[in-house]
Amino acid sequence: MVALIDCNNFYASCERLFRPELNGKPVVVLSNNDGCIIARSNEAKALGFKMGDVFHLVQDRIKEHQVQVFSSNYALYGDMSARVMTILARFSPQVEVYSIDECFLDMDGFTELDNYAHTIRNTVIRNTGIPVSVGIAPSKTLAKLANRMCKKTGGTCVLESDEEITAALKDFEVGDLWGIGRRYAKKLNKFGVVTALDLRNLPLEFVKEKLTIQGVRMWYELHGKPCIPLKLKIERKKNICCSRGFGKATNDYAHLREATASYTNRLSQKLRKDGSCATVLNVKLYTNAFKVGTPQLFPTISIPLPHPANNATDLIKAAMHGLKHIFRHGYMWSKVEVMATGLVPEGETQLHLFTNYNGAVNNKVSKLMDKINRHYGDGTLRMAIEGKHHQWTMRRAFLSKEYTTKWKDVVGVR
DNA sequence: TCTGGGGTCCTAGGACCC
DNA sequence: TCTGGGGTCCTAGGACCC
Repeated sequence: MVALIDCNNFYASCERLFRPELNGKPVVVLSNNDGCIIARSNEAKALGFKMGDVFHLVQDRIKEHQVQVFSSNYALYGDMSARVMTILARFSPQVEVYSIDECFLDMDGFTELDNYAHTIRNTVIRNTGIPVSVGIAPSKTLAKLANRMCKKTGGTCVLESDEEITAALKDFEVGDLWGIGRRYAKKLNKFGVVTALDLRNLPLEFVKEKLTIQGVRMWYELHGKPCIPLKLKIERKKNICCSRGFGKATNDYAHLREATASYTNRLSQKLRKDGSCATVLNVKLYTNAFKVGTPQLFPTISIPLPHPANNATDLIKAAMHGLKHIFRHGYMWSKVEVMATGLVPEGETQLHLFTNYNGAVNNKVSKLMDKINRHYGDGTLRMAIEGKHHQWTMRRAFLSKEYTTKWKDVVGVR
C-alpha cells in the first residue's frame, strides 16, 4: 500500500497562514509576472475562477468579489513545503517527495490505515497550519485517485478492497487519472472509454497500442498491481533551465544582455546546487505569441562548451556569445531562456586535450559568491553584467513577505 | 500594458557499427 | 533472379506531470 499526501490549495494556504483574517475568504495566487491564476482557495473556486485564468482578463470579477490576490512567493512556499515534508518523513521509512506540495509514503506492513491517515493529516495541520488530503491505495495511481476523491471534503480516503476500488473507478473520469492528459482523454473518449473503470476493463493489448508502455503500467496500477516504484533517491537532473518572461517586452539589446546574464547566473547556481556541470548551453529568445499581428520569432542556439562548466563566468561568456548570434532588430522580445544540457557530475569532467584550462579560478569565485549570498541573502553579490534589474524584472505587484526565511519579515508577537 | 516556469519519459527514424 | 542480421547512439517530436 502507498499513501499520497497532497497539500490543499497549497500556495493559497501558505499565504493565508500569515493572514488569518483571510480564512473563509476567496484568495488567488498568480504565476510569475502576475500572468495567470495558479492557485485558488475553495471560496475562489466556488466563485468560478479557473486554473490558468488570465489575470488581467478577470480583474473586474476579482474586484467585484473582493478576492485577495497574491503574486507568487516561492521563498515562502519552498520553505513551508520543506516543513511539511519533514513532518511527513516521520510517518514512513520510505518517502518520495513528488512535488512542492505532494509526497508519497510507503505503507507496506502498516495496519489500521484509516486511523493512520487521520493521524498524518492532523499532525501536519497542527504543526504547520497547512491542510492536507491523504489517499491510501495499493498503487501510486490508485493513491492519487484516492487523494482526489477526498480533496473536496479535505479529509482522508483509503481504497483497499476490490469493491472499494471498483466503486471508486466507476465514478472517476478517465481524463482525471494521473498520466492521462487532454490528448489521451480525447482519444480514449472516442473509443467509448469514459471512466477509469472503462480503462481498467480494456484488453491489455489495446491499451498498449493506444497508450504505449506508460498505458500498460497504468493499466496494471489500476488493477492494484504497483508498476511505478517510489523514487527514494534524488537523482541528478538531466537538464536544468532558467526561463522567465520580462515585466515588459523590450527591443533593447542592453536589457537582453542584462537579463540573459542574470538568468545564466541563476542557472549556474542551480547547477552547482545539483553538483552538475553543463557541456552544452542553449539560449532562446521569445516574442509574445499572444500578440497576433506582431512579428514573431523564436531564435535559438546550442553552444557546445569548450570545457564542462558550472561557474557563472564561463557560462555567462557562452550565453553572451549565443545571444549576440540570435538577436535580431525589429522584434519586441518578451522572454529569454537559458538551458544547460549534457550534464555531467561535477568532479568527473573531461579535461580539454589541447589547453590546460580547468576553470579553477572561476569556480572558486562562484563558490565564494554562493557562500556570501547564502549568508547575507540572495543577490548580495551579483555579476556586474547583470545590471540593476529595472527594465525587465518581473511584475510582482501583490507580493507578500518572506515570513519564514527573512529576519526582518518574521512576524512579531506582543 | 498585462497570458508561468520548471521537469520527465517514450517512440520513430536516421546514421552509424560489424 | 537473387543483396543479412544483428546492434548502438542521437535527435525531434509528442505526451505527460506539478
